[in-house]
Amino acid sequence: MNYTIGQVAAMNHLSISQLRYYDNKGLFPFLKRTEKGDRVFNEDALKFLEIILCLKHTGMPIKDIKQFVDWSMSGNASSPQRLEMMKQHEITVLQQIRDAEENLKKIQQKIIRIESEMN
Amino acid sequence: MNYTIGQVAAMNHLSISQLRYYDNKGLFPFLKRTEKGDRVFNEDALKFLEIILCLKHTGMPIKDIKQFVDWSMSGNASSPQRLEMMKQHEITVLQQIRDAEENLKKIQQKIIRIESEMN
DNA sequence: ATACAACCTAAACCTAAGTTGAGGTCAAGT
DNA sequence: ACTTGACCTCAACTTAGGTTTAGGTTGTAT
Repeated sequence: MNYTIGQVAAMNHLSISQLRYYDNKGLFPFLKRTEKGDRVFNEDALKFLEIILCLKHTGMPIKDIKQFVDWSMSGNASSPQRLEMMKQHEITVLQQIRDAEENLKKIQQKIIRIESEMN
Repeated sequence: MNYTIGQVAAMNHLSISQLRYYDNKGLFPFLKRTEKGDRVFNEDALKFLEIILCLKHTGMPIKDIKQFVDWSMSGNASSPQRLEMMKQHEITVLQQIRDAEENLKKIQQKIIRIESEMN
């Protein structure tokens, strides 16, 4: 199955210009085009997009995502680098979660304090 | 106990210019100054800073934090608004945590896939 | 006295991550 | 034939969140 940029944008809650921006930044080197010039996303592209968005949503900068994508395109020779990068990012995300949980507690305490102000 | 901007920056892992920037944006209306003009953070200011940074670290934009701070300065009349805002933000942070956990799973699966590429 | 460190302001600058606008191509429906 | 909608490029613009720079004050140590 193939998809247009508009369909992919809708499916992933992104804007079309965002997808084009990512493409221009080199995040979609695997993308095909029609004769007309329109971008074509196939199943593989969608699969790849999923991990790209996962990295993006966990705060990885586009420059770093591009490095990951470039390594991915270069095949298994880059597996050690990609592995290292993902392991490091796993640690980052684990820390993000712990921090968010800490902050959540503070917010919940603040809620209690405000409620006690209110009586 | 009183603290200088430099001490507060070090204690909270912020830059001095970041603290001045926040002050300029209206996030520290409670700050005192010395005769010389230097900012003075007392215990109350540090306490307030903690909740401000908590909101910031959970992704709240400065403009919204300022709204919260302004309400806080206006006393208990604003308790309902602050309560509403914190409750809404609690939901946001809960969702952030759930999303991060989802993404963490994907990253961990990716790690397994890369490892299997490597043998 | 002089040097140094830590503070100050105001304005200019910077970066990331997009958005917007102008001008253009094509395929499908009326 | 012609309009409409969905796509395209390239360049300019925007926004948030800062940093940097230039010029200045003050208190303390040498």
